[in-house]
Amino acid sequence: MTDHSKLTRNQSLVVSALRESDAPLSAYMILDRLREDGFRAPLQVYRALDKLIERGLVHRLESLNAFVACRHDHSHGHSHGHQGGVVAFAICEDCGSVAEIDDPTINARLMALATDRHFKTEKTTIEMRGHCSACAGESHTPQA
Amino acid sequence: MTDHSKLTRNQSLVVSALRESDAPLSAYMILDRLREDGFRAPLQVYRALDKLIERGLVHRLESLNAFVACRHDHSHGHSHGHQGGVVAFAICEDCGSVAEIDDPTINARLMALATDRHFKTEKTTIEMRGHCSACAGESHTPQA
DNA sequence: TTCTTGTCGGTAATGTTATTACATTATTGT
DNA sequence: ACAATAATGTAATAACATTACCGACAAGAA
Ligand SMILES: [Zn+2]
Ligand SMILES: [Zn+2]
Ligand SMILES: [Zn+2]
Ligand SMILES: [Zn+2]
Repeated sequence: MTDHSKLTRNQSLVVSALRESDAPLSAYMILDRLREDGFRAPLQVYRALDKLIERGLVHRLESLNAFVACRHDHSHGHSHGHQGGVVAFAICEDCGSVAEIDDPTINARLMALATDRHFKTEKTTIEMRGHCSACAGESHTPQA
Repeated sequence: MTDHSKLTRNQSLVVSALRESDAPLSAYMILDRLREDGFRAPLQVYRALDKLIERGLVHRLESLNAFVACRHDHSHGHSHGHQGGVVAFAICEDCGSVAEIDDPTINARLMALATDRHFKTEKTTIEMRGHCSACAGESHTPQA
């Protein structure tokens, strides 16, 4: 069912920039990284991002105003992960790593809660901010 | 445990503006509504919002870049609702109404998922965007 | 082919959201 | 009074996002 047509040049450049980054990028960071490739204006980035998000290749992190490449398999045209319907993100404040968590339980519970209230959900955002396993052990006392 | 000292003038004005609104307000909308009360600059709003959020009197809606007054009871110093630890918001795209949903199940599940990954959660955002019961029945056919 | 339609792209300007920097005033504790 | 802390005022700037307008190009219909 997924639209399987090829990405445009701008879309490829943007998704590549995100894939090569180990942390989320803001639209303007992406723009800066693509200057050499001919990008001049924010709109070039935002237009590409819109399409990529539409296809599920990129996620927007609302609490960061930034974007990440989806880590799920998109190689074959259909079923690009996210079975649960909602994805939760665990975002590390220290290193910027982002984990995608696909959990049917939470999805089901949210759907139930929405149904109870006769709320028709179009889109759900779940973002946990904190410290990943790699960073959690470090010395976080402000003064060394 | 809650700090029970009085709100400052600016903080009172900001929280009142939010309470009087039936939809979330952006910082700049709040600023506009408080011009007559002497507000001149965004920072006055943001500083008050920071304190109000710290106290749990106001919530920030990340997917909207806007703010709402908390609907829970804050009249007595302690225990200002939000027992579940996380609050989910159901935000109507049509009328702007915001419902706060306090659900221990989701909180527990998210904590479990975080623990599994040794992720130390500091703050969690859950926002459902959609249509509330009042608006869901309306004619949503674009042309009418 | 020619015409239309739709998608994509380039550019500029503008709109919206949030912060930094610095000076001042009010409050609180001693 | 004095020092320390919190709150405020103002200006400037940074960061994020959209609108408007125009041109290029491909696909499909006449
Ligand atoms: Zn994904
Ligand atoms: Zn980390
Ligand atoms: Zn609340
Ligand atoms: Zn509604």
